[in-house]
Amino acid sequence: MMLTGDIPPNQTIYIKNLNEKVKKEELKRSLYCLFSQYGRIVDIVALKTPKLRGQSWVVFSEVTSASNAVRQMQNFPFYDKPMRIQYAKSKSDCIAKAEGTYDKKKKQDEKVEKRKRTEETPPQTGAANGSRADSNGGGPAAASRQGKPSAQDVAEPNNILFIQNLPYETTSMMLEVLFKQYPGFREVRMIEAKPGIAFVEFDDDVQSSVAMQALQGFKITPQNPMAITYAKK
DNA sequence: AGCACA
Repeated sequence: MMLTGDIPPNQTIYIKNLNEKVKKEELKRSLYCLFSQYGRIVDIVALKTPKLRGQSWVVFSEVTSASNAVRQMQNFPFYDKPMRIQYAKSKSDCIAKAEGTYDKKKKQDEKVEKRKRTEETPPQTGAANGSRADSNGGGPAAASRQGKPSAQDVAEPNNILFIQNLPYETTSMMLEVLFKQYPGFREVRMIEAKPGIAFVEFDDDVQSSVAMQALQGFKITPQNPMAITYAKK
């Protein structure tokens, strides 16, 4: 527990331990791909200043989306580093602006205050460091019914995707054509006895996530928008 | 490790 510290829920998540070598624009794009499965993303903030590199803020339109993202993407390996995710400590400016509660003057005052504090504070020593409990067993819960999963029960990330709502005449070759345009593609598996579904495997979770995002809702026929989720483990 | 909005 307590993965999020004592920070109260916020529709913005704060991500740290990001790979600092990734360029800002690419980082934002990848974060967008990865997190849009949890809900509508309003904004993504990433700065490469010395103080702020390796961190990002992803702003959702709903707090529940942020909550699911915090739990389910915790420690997700992203550019070879496990993401550490918390709720943001404060409301994002874009939200405050939308709510009409954004106060530019107050904002500047806060900035001045911060500056003072960091200049006064002598370097700290010998803090107790918490033990890292890597949570893997957090119940991913609930699965796939028909169609798209609600933001509440997105399965745990997996390098294997589960595709539903395919037209019966779909062949694995057709799916291969679609999915092999995304890096890390391995194979398509279909089950003769079960038309309408398929499994598509990628090298890793990141690559499968990108393909899912890209092909979500893709229509092989007008009646058959693909419903893609992570396969259950 | 690091909580911003250029």
